Amino acid sequence: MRELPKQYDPKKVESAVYQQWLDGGYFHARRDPDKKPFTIVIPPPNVTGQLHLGHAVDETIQDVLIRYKRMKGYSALWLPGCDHAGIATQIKVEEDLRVNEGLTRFDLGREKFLDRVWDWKNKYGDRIVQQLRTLGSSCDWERQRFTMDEGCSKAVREVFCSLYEKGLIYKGKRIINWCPHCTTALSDAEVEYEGKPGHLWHLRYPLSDGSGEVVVATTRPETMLGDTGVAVNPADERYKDIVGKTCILPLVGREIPIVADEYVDMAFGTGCVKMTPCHDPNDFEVGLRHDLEQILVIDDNGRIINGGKYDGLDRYEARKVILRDLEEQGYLVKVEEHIHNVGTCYRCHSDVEPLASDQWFVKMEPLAKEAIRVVEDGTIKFVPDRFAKTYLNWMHNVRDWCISRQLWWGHQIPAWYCDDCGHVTVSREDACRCEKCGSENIHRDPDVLDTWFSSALWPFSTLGWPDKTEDLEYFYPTDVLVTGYDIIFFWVARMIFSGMEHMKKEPFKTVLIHGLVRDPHGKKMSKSAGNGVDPIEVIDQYGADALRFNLITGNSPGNDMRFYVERCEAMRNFANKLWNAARYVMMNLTVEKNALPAELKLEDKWILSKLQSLIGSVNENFDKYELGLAATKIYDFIWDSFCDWFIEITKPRLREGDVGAQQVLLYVLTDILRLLHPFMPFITEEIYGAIPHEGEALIVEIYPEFDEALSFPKEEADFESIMEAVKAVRSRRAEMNVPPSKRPHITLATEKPAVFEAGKVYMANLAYAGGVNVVPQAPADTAGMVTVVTGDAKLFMPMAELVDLDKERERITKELEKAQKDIANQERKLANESFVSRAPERVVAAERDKLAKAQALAENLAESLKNLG
RNA sequence: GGAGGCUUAGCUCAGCAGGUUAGAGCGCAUGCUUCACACGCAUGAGGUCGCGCGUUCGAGUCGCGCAGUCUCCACCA
Repeated sequence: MRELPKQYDPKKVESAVYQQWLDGGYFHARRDPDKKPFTIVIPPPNVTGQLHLGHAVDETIQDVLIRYKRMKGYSALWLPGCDHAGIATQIKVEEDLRVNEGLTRFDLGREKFLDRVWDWKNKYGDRIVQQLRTLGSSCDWERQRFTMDEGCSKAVREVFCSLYEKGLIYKGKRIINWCPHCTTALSDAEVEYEGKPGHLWHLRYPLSDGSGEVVVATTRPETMLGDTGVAVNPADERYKDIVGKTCILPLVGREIPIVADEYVDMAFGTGCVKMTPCHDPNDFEVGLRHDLEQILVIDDNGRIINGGKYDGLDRYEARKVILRDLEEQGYLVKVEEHIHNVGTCYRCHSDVEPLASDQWFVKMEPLAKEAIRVVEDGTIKFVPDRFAKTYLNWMHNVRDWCISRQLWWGHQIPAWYCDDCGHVTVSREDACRCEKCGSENIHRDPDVLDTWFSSALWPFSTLGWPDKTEDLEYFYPTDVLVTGYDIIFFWVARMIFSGMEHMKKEPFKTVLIHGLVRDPHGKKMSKSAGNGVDPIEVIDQYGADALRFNLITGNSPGNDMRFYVERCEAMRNFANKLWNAARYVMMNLTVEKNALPAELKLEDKWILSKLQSLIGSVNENFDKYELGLAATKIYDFIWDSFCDWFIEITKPRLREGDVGAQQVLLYVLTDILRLLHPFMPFITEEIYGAIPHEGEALIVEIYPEFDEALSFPKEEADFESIMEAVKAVRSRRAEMNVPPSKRPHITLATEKPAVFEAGKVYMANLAYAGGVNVVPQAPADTAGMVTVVTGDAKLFMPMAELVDLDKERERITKELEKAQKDIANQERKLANESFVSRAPERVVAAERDKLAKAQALAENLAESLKNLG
């Protein structure tokens, strides 16, 4: 047996334990036909990213589930991997290039630039994996994947082609969200709206026939260069006469039509809206209906084009100049303050420019149908289920998904354009000639796919799809997907419809949603705010187990949590507590095998019975994904039941060399380690290795199951009567400031003499009794005695001389009043006819019992009062 | 505009299907060098569970309304 240090030092233990697991090959899931599979695919972190607390929560939850299922005998696969993170990674490498070499990606050219990104990936791709290991993640590293590895790329290509062939991918001109800083299109989900103060400018557009004018209101005057019409509501009496006429666009001089369209809100502004089809999604639609001209006036860099003398100006500069000109020429009617929502890029927070552009889209409506069905009919469950509503709401209103990105880092779109006939060839193999005219004069679409396009396939591409692999056969569909609510739309939704479309089977059965980790003030953690906490530093200081336990407890599923380092300290203390409990058990151990003694004492039955209840509810909690509750219950059992009571109680027995006590201690400790292992894997494995055990490692031990044979409700209750008496004596002594050295002889009157006779030794030890005399009835003369009363017993201590009698009288009177109030309450309840007849018998019985106890208590208290004189 | 969350001890939060006396961590107070642990032990103070109405024998828990607060979605030129 190893000598354990007094304080647990996670740093000395964790890496060695992790290595032990790796050496044992325990993380690797085998396709065992005799076992049931349990699969989780990791939400792939950005390959060049660093672990933050959000990951830590996510990984901890997954690891807890995986370890639990592994111990339950499943072939538990946790499949790890990374995401290439198109925009994020490309921006980082470009930044690096700019700072260190003063180059842009265009200076290098596509191929060389991509080499650089791969270098970058290889340099940093390992860091996140190392960090996952530090946390204790039991991933199957032999199956590690990357969204741009060969297999995943093949899957992406297959999906693109198959959707294209089904007509579910199309290329079209639409208003897309354009980030002029990142110079790429963004999907709707990648745009964040921010309410910003702005203005509403009213502009005068004169009618061509000179009969008057219309006044339009706009928040973006610079887009007027691209106006190709003015719209009013067809029901608007004010403008009935001018529909069909034309007006002259100021500064530009273009003659543009006035059209009637339902889209216009009569109550807003002037009821006249300028139409800029190329720079506003609504105007684009109106423009299509009324055949308005499309003029693009802002380019990819946010500068004016097709705007005559304004060409080349930045869009916001142009706004100033145009407004000045409009005002000078008398077209500006008035300016109002106006707060409006501006779309910003989720990456760089530049204002998004809506502009008409050729992009690739996934047609969502047909795909959404199945994705809605499987959630509505419960094939896929969200936990907590309120998130199903969020999901369905989005899916019901989903718009086509813009999947092309004007980046280089990612899966290049497998489409080739024929320079001769214009035909588009979409192909699984790299094309050399046009499939229509055979021309070799073709060029490939330079754009890449949205990063989420490949992550959408993650649950099956990682298992080998599109090949029919054994892994896919065995492990798909996966069981649980664990993620934060912030990426339900980005990722979860897209995996669901992808799984249904390509696998014809849901990608997972349960989506377990957790909240965000915030700082102590409830703010989102971010680099710019400087309030981020590095999980690696926390682990360094408190240990991975403490961090894990902190993150898994003290919050409810789906809710955000605040991160307090103080809580890590508390959890570190807990680990230390367990460490010392184990150390103590080992110090006293002479047996070499974990087996219960033939004969169990009362307290043995009590702790075993408590253990069984714990096991039962922990398993239940696990099945309902209530991990925090399970963890808290284990914590309470270890600290309160096991350490504060059972260890204390068995001390005298150990001193006397009672082997049975050792056996029970070892038995309970072993079950504790098993129960706690998924949450605190390192310390439990380390202790397990130091105590007598038969298995190879704790990680592959069997998780405890409720055992009826070790459940002793009666003994449990009896022992708790004794505990109550002990607590009552302690409490009284503390109130009276009695030093521990005073060990009075206690006379204990009870109707359960057998129980308390057995409890004598505990009283002596835990309640500082000099001796205990159990009697059936209170002594005749109790004058000069302090009385302590519990539900089952009256205890008398000859210590009147140590007590302030007045204070004692006061205290007892107070207690008596409370007892009487309780009696009144109970009596009222029981006098209620409908309660007695309608409430379950068990409840009524409990109430009766309570009344009886309260009456007994009151009686005893009254007597004590009398004795005090 | 639509949807959802939160409101429980000084602070941060639990409270799983309505049923003894509403819990934890931290903090606070008092006393302990008790031979596993001061990262500890014991004891204690502190709560009209946001407000109102309702359902029920019984509501922190279920329903409705209100107030405060946060988030998401849509978006108004």
